[in-house]
Amino acid sequence: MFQIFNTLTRKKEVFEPLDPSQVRMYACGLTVYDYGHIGNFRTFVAVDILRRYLRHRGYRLTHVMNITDVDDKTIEKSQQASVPLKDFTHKYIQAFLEDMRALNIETPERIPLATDHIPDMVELIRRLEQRGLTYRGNGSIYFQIKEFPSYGKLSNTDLSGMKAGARVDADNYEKLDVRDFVLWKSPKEGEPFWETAVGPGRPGWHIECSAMSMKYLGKSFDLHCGGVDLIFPHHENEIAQSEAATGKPFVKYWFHCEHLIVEGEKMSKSKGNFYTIRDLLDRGYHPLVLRYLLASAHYRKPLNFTFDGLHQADVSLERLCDFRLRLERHLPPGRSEGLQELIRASRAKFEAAMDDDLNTSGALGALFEWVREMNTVLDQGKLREDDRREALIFLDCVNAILGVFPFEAPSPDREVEILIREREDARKSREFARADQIRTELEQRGILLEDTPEGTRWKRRL
RNA sequence: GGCGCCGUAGCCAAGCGGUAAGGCGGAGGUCUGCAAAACCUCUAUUCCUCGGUUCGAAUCCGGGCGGCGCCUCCA
Repeated sequence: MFQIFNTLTRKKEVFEPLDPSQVRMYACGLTVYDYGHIGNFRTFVAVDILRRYLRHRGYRLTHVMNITDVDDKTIEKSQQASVPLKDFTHKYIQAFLEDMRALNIETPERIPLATDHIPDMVELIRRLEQRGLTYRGNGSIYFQIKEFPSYGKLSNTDLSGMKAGARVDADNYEKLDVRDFVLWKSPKEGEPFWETAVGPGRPGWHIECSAMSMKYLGKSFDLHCGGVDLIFPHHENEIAQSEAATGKPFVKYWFHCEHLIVEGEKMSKSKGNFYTIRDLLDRGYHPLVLRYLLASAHYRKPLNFTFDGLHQADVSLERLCDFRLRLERHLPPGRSEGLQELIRASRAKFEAAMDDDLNTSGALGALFEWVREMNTVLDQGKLREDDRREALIFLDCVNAILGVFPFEAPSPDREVEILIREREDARKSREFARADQIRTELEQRGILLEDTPEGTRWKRRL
């Protein structure tokens, strides 16, 4: 029984999709004015593990993730770069997709762009206008919060104390009430705009997620995901405009990932603690080491990113990979007493942890415990072919959920094989200096050797 | 000021009322030509702090202290 924490109710709830045969989930993606940073990817990895686990649980799933390719920031940065908005965002969309691949994040079924859905947003705004929930000012259109009494239910915010009627002139747009938010922004000099049925302009930020999620998933759907910073006002506003337009509950479960901080502080460019995926790759880290680190803490707890932590993740992941590597061997047929039981029990522990609101730390604990027991069995030479196959199935299952193992078998390398054979010969004739020299040479090339009773094994450093 | 998250060994991190998982690091040992990997033993009488509830609290309640976040764009 899979339980998930729902921000809306502030409780863990048994997950039951609206349509038992199909889970429909939406996740807020990236605003593409720059490369995504490791904090962004913490959320995307958490959402990825969620979707993988739902599939493991047997659900078919439609997962939509938007990309915001028009907003204040994208416009500002593209103008600074003197590049047309579309070309500017294209570059970062491509980079984002590359980073997703590097982190082994599964591609959502749909990745809609805001600029491809202007008509859908306009349609939604018109519906809100027809219902008398909006007003205009200087060509912009605002959502009137006082028309939506349950406003604040997601973020547990009581906005009634804020001064209504105060004229706020933030960002040169006119609101009647500070709590109101903009649905449609009138065109400004030199900015991109669209000619539409609600007039010329461009969409406010919140409307795109409502329009695109409902277009692809229906008026009510199961899961809406994002970082905690989106709870207010973004998701609150989405609820208001969506439910006000349809009269139906918008989302059943709200899933929010806590923030990642760096060395105890909020990541920011000015502090110099701002890292993209590319930064870490440039420093020589395997992307899945980052994924492992992100997966090793529970998604609802703040994660303090440090390079020491990244190193610990590296070593831990390597332990799992080494175990997997030990399983690549020929074994006598049959099975050993009790091993099937051990595997089944460990698998049950792993799943119980994941069932409990994706407790990845607990799940990894179960996995490591099992690995130690299996290593002992291997040391004792008690593992047999059927056990080995079962163990590999379990590991594949773990990997289908966590997606952290860089398990591709090392691609054969003729040159390496020759050097290893040369070293074998040297060792046989007890020329250890020569043997060690070859080992050092290979190590400098990132090839690590291990001598086992069955011969020398090698692997690439992560 | 309002709302929220967090504080468990040197570090990371589970734990959700029944007597401290797991990983990294460290010490010692087994194995090895030496390594590596692996395994074994040890490494928190105690969970920021002070009170309370309870037969029993890291876990529940209240007061402190400390860190982080949101309330404006933010995953």
